[in-house]
Amino acid sequence: MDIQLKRGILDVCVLKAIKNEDSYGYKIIKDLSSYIELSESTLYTILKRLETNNMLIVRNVEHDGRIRKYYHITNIGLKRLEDFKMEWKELMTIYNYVAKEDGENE
Amino acid sequence: MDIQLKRGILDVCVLKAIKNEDSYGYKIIKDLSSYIELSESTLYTILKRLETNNMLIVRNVEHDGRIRKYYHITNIGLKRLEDFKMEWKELMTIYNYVAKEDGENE
DNA sequence: TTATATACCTCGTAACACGAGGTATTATAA
DNA sequence: TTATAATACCTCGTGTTACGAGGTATATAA
Repeated sequence: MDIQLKRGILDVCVLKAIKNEDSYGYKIIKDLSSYIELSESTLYTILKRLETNNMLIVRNVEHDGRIRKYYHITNIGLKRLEDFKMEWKELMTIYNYVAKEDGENE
Repeated sequence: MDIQLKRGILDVCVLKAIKNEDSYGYKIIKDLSSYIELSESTLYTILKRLETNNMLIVRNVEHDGRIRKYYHITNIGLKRLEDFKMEWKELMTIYNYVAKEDGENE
């Protein structure tokens, strides 16, 4: 899929991936892989950004000698998901214009 | 609207704006303004890019002492519009995942 | 004469996705 | 045993992009 088209939705995909249950980087990629492809470098960039924007908080957990960083969504993150649905409606309006056939009403 | 969300759709909006009838920069902005807001600097960047990608061709027309650059969509541009509809279906799948409530089937 | 509308343009910047590369441990296959 | 894959984290540099700020020029309206 076109990179540009993904840009607006990647952040909220990650938020959705941790919404129901705290999760960690490696698992997020796997869970999302059936919906959207994102590389590790992209994900960690996004996680850092979401943390900076207070949309999630991090917790270190040791597991089999390796450290896992579990991400937990905040109320701000939850609000972001709700706001996104509103923005999507706007985007649908634009899409309908683009996809509209010539014969249809303007 | 969030800039990132617009990124994937701006190009095709411009293509749609010239699809039915050749148009020029200033008019394109006005025609699109009810659907999506874009500045002149953004539009001219997009028009240049679409020209480079052979999605439109340009024709200079003098009008009231000023030069208007009329843009005409090519077959490649038309194909881009069709392909976009397919890409949108993918994006809808991703959106449905994001917007899905916790109780629904996964 | 001052402002607004029309009509084009360039440049610099910040945000972003991503590939390439790095570190380290455990499990599995050759 | 040794190599490879899987797990799990990270940084850095780059190319693409949208956009604000600014520039040029003419016609018309206040």
